[in-house]
This record gives sequence, C-alpha cells and structure tokens, in this order.
Amino acid sequence: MNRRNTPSKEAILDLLSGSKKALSQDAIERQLDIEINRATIYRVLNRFCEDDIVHKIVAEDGKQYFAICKKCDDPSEVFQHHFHFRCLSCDTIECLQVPVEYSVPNGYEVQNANCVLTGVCDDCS
Amino acid sequence: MNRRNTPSKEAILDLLSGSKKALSQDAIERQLDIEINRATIYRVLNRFCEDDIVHKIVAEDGKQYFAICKKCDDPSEVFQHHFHFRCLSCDTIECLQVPVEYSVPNGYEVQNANCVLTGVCDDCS
DNA sequence: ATTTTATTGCGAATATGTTGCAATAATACG
DNA sequence: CGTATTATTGCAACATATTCGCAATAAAAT
Repeated sequence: MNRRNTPSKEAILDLLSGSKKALSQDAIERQLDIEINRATIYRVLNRFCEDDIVHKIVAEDGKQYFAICKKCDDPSEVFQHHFHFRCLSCDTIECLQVPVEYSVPNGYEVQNANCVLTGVCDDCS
Repeated sequence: MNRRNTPSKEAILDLLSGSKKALSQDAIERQLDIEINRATIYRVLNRFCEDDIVHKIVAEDGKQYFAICKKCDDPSEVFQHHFHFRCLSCDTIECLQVPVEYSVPNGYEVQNANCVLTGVCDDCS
C-alpha cells in the first residue's frame, strides 16, 4: 500500500500547507486551481490523516475540517491536542496554540481529543 | 412564542432526565415508549437547547447528542463547559465533571465550547 | 365553546461523507 | 524504454443526519 505522488495529492497538500486555517472539503474544492472530484478530495485527506500529515477536526456544524498545523504537530512541542477556534463571523477554523488539558476518571483511556471553541475572532470583532 | 406542554415534550424530557448519557435523535427514538416523528424529536430538542434546558454536543461522528446534565448546569457550579467522553466500545457519550479550561488570544470572544474526548470508558476496559 | 397559534407528522429536500467499479496513471522491474 | 502491478481517480450511487414546507392537530387563552 505504498503512496504515490499525484497532482491531486500535491495540490491539496500545497493548499493546506499555505493555509493558516483548517479547511473543509468544499472549501478545498473551491480554493483549488485544478478540479478534483469530491470523493478524491476526501480520500486524499483521509490518507493524509492516516499518515499523520494532517489532523481532522469536527466542528459543531458536524463538518470535518483538515489542518496541517506544523507548529502543533512539531514533535518538539509536547501538545498534540490543542484547541481550535471557529469564528462564526468569518466562518473559519484555526488551530490555537493552546493545549487541551484534562483529567479523566480512573479506568478511562483517551485516544483522541476534539475541542472546538466557537465565537468571534479578533479580525471580526 | 409561548411553549406548550405536549406528550412528546414530556416523554423526551423524562428520557433525558433519567439518562446518564447524552443521547442522539435515533437513540431517543429507540428508547421512547411512544412513537414520535423524527423531525419532531429534533424540534423538541432544539427548543430545549434554546431554552437552555438541554445542551448539545457534536461528536467526531458528526452527530448531535443531547444531554441534561443537571450537575453541570447547576448555576452553583462554576463550569458551564465540561468535557464529554465518547466510548468507542459501548458507543455512548457522557458528561464528565471536568471543566474545560483554556485561554484565547486577545480579541477573541468565546461563546461556546464543544469538547469531546474519545477512547474507552472504565466499563469497557 | 371558540379562537389562536404552537406543535406535530409526513414527505421531500439538503448536505455531508462513503463506496463500488471501471478507467487511468504512477511506480517498479525486466 | 516497455511492460506489469496496483494505487489513485472520476463517476454514480448510496447512506445517513438534519432541516423545511405545509396541512392537520391540539394546547392554551378567551
């Protein structure tokens, strides 16, 4: 199951790399220069997630957003899990450099954290 | 826009009150004694949310879950926002008595927090 | 008893995400 | 290079969650 380099993969990776925001499938499709099928975009994104190149956030709107967030995924930084901020005004989601801290009851094992704060960002307020 | 008391409303409220878990529309429909239309269930739940009787959580599966969580909504308790735990094994979501703590950059205004930890709960491990 | 209008059920619409399948194309290998 | 292998793509269809319009029903107010 070796990965191959394709125009789709490159284009989506470039877009995400250059974006400061987490993007949804439709946002990606809109912002791309080339045309890529919806299903393909999802497949590429899911592959990125499997390979831990990208992380996925699900917002309150129930939609999936994808972000690269180099700083956050930097192994030298300790926090894998960070808060995300969804601005209701400009309808974007960004990774905050704010680690998610929590405790859980005994016997609970946490595998993932999906944390989204919603409100109005600085640009919009 | 005054609210009216109806069998649907009561049944759903009773169910949520008696449940220790956050429930999705289909879980509610399944657990109800009486039959209530899907759209109606959503409408009742959304009204509850508007009236702050119930809070909504959106999990990574993109689905909405509703919980009453008296303890958490108790005004004497300071934390309105708390973590939720989704167990992948028993496929339930529960409110944890763990407050969500965070800071945001200057100028950001937070209106809501949707935080879900995913993993395996004590019962299932 | 009657009026007002919130609520309901139904069907249809919308939106998001996934999947099967055949066609295409990236890579490996002679 | 030329060919074989198989990952990737596009398309259409599917699945699921949620919402919406509309007419019918039934709380509540008078």
